[in-house]
Amino acid sequence: MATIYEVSALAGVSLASVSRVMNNHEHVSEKTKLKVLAAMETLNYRPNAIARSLATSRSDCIGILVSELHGPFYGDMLTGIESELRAASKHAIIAAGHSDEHTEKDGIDFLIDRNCDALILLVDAVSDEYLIELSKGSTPIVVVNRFIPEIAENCFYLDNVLGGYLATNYLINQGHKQIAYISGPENKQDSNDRIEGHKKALAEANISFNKSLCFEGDFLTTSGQAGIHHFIEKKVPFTAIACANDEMASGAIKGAREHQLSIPNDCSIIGFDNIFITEYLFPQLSTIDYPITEMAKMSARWILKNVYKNKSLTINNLFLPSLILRESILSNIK
Amino acid sequence: MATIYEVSALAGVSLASVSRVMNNHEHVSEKTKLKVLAAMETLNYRPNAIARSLATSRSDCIGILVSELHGPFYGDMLTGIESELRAASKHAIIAAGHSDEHTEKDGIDFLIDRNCDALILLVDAVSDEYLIELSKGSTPIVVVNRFIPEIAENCFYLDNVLGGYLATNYLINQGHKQIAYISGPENKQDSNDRIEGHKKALAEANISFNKSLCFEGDFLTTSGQAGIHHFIEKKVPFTAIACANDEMASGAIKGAREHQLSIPNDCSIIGFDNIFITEYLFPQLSTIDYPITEMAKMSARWILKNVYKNKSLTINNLFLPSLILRESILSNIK
DNA sequence: TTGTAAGCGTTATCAT
DNA sequence: ATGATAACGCTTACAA
Repeated sequence: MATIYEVSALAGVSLASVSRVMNNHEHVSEKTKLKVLAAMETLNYRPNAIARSLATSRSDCIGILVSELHGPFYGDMLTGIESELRAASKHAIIAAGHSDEHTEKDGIDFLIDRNCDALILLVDAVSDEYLIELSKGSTPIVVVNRFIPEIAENCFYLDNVLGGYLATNYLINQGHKQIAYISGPENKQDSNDRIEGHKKALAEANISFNKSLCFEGDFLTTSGQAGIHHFIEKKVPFTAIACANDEMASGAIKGAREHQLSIPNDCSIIGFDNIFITEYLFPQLSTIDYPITEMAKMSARWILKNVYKNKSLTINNLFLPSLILRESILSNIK
Repeated sequence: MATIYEVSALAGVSLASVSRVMNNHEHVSEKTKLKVLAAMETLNYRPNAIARSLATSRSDCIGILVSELHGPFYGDMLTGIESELRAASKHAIIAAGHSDEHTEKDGIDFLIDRNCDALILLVDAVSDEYLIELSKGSTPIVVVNRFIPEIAENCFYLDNVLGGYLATNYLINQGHKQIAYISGPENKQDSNDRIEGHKKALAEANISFNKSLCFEGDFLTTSGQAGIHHFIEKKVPFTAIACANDEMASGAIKGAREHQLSIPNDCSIIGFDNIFITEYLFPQLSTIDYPITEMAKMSARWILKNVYKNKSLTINNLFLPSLILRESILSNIK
């Protein structure tokens, strides 16, 4: 690999001049610029990103930390961010946090140590306090799918309460009164927000929340399956099920089939997130749309604006869920 | 951030000594080691990875380039690699190539410029020659889901021909003779291998390959849907469809439903890859298992062995597909 | 406009 | 066993 020294020697100018043309500095004569460019060309010169980063403590890279590297949610997230950054000629460095506090902190340190210019974080094991403290450091951060009042401007999040409300409210409007709920894990904020929306819709319709119609899942398909088994076994009557995400809804549909329950005839069902497969399930799953790609792009845009000073961008932090109607819900109005 | 200078000053030793204890060199007295460790502790010292990388031209990072950051195939791949590397305390730097030659090369350059110790590449736009040339460079590379004879040892791949054969052969054994095929794009090696296996099974059973029973898809669900529409429109009779991947099979199932075709009663169907959702489709999709996670882990293991000198690891390059039977195939034996 | 030279924070080669 | 000191390849005052 050719270095800047060789370029400067070949071009017959100083290191500084080479550096200047590399970085498009003004005040370089056309003549030296051409000489340098030519030398770079013939030497097939590629600047050493590490050396540059050491000298500037910048990197033109954005660090991204997600819980998992697989799954439709994280996949769409990553793709959204990467496409936005690539369009701005920035690179993404991606790492996984696995919803484990130590791993998440480790990943954040790794990204910071790589001199990332900013971080996009999808984390759920580290505390709010940790993130607040982190945001005071020299590496700007942005938090996705989580709201922390103290750093609200750096948060991008969905109105999960509204989403939960929308789902159950629609079921109620279709005449359902006995609505089972398969929730996400209790230790996750979005879980809790979604079920809060569910309860709100129930309350509004004067339907009391029945704890035995509630099953705590883990956002994975298998727990959706387990949920419906549970309800059937316990012989609690229900005409509809709201699930805190589409994966669990998929599991619930499968579980229903195992019990000869026909969906939506015997039981209506609604999911949450609107992941890709919802259209390919049978019946096609009604759900709540989570504009994850948009949110992902927006988080990247914040960095483009605030770190790379692209002032023209406009930012918004809150995203709204919306109802997507497909085949999995039947009216229960007599 | 504290630097090595401050540590050395506080500990009352030279830079070199600090560096030595950081890197667990032998020939450091217990006394200085303790002094240094204490100083590091109180200063909350974290070595600067960039400076270290500049000095050593290593990074303890492995670069990974995948076509896309979303989708079950790539997701599982990434997760497999990352888990294997993490267990060895190595970090992954992930980038996307988008099946575009320029973007892939750009991503590779990016990873090399980051001083990655090795690269794991899932690319399909760059040529074999390019990769062969690349493998002669100073950054070791490994290629996944692709076989290049000249660098066979660095390739990890599935026997796609066998997979294609297994699928169609099973259909034939079930009495199917009119078997439609929805292929992947013609410019991809795995597409071509899979259809080759399909043809082989046909030939073995003395069934001539009928071009009008073949539809070229693009590995996305929509093209599976388009495929079955195409066959029905053209009024070519068929009792089974083999698809070159599960996504297209999902689309085909959906398309069949739109035409009031009941699966598997009116038409059997088989996919390829055994992605997660196959179990949640209706009917559950029979398919060919692609041990993608295993392969991903193996590619990481090659690097652990050959780059980081963990000699005890054993490597194998070829992976075998296997038949997964679920609900989407019905016997057609009268 | 151009060049000199001092960093950036490590590692690694020599001496001692 | 320890300490100077020269790399590593680039950026950036500061001078000229």
